[in-house]
Amino acid sequence: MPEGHVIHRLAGEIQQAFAQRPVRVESPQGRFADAASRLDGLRLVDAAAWGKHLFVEFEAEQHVHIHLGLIGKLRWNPPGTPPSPETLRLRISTTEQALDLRGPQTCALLSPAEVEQVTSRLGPDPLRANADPQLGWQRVSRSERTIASLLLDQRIAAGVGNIYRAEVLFRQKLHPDTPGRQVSHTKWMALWSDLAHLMPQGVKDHRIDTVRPEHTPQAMGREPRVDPHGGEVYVYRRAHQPCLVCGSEVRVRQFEGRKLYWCGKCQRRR
DNA sequence: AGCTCATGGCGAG
DNA sequence: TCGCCCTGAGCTG
Repeated sequence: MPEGHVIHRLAGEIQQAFAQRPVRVESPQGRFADAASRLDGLRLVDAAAWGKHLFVEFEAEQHVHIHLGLIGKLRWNPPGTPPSPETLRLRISTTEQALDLRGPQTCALLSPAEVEQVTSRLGPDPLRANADPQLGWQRVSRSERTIASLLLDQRIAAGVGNIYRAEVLFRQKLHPDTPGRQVSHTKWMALWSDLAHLMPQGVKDHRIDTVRPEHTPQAMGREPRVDPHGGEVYVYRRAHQPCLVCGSEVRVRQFEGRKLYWCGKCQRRR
């Protein structure tokens, strides 16, 4: 469900709601019960995101590592009786609000050393201060893999998912099949800068908008996009619809188990 | 009611 | 490359 912007947004909301306050911690479903009972009543110290990974720190350097995967969800609810407790892995709450975790790929209690093990496998995150795009470039420039494949590799740019991949490749007019080693340093830096521009916007707006002002519905005289994910995008989930720039049909194909969207005309093979 | 698909990522072969 | 994990929204009947 989430790309990095959602996780960073949540980290900020958790800080806002809970940081330095004692919280209730429960696992109504039972699958995180042992850890929950250990944390219950402790002070929540901080929350931080790295790519799609969320770390919630409690007293005594205890970190809850959460990764939502494709279908996991973190939602704010009023305190009180939790809805459908049989799927509620984790609830963190005060008398004011509750944060409910369902269907995560990962929910585990980690030591600082274990947190380090997780983050050491992640590349630079465009949403983190001082992220170094050269660390991604080192892998990209040496790789025979396509840029489409590389952009979803979390060691290269942590937090990028299927939407940002499709959109940033479109915006930079880069064909998804371009091998990494054929991407110039200049082009890589343009991709990175664009992500570093789009993703904070996504955190702020709580949706992914990638369409430039001159191509927006208002400017083009078309209806705003009605999409469950919200956000105006060029190609993601727009298969067989006209490209917002050139009018040719947006393409889609299955690639490494995911859907890949692109415009065959705007994104020329090089 | 049942089916399919989804903003991920892992491990088996 | 495929199957699998986990949940729930949006269809189809």
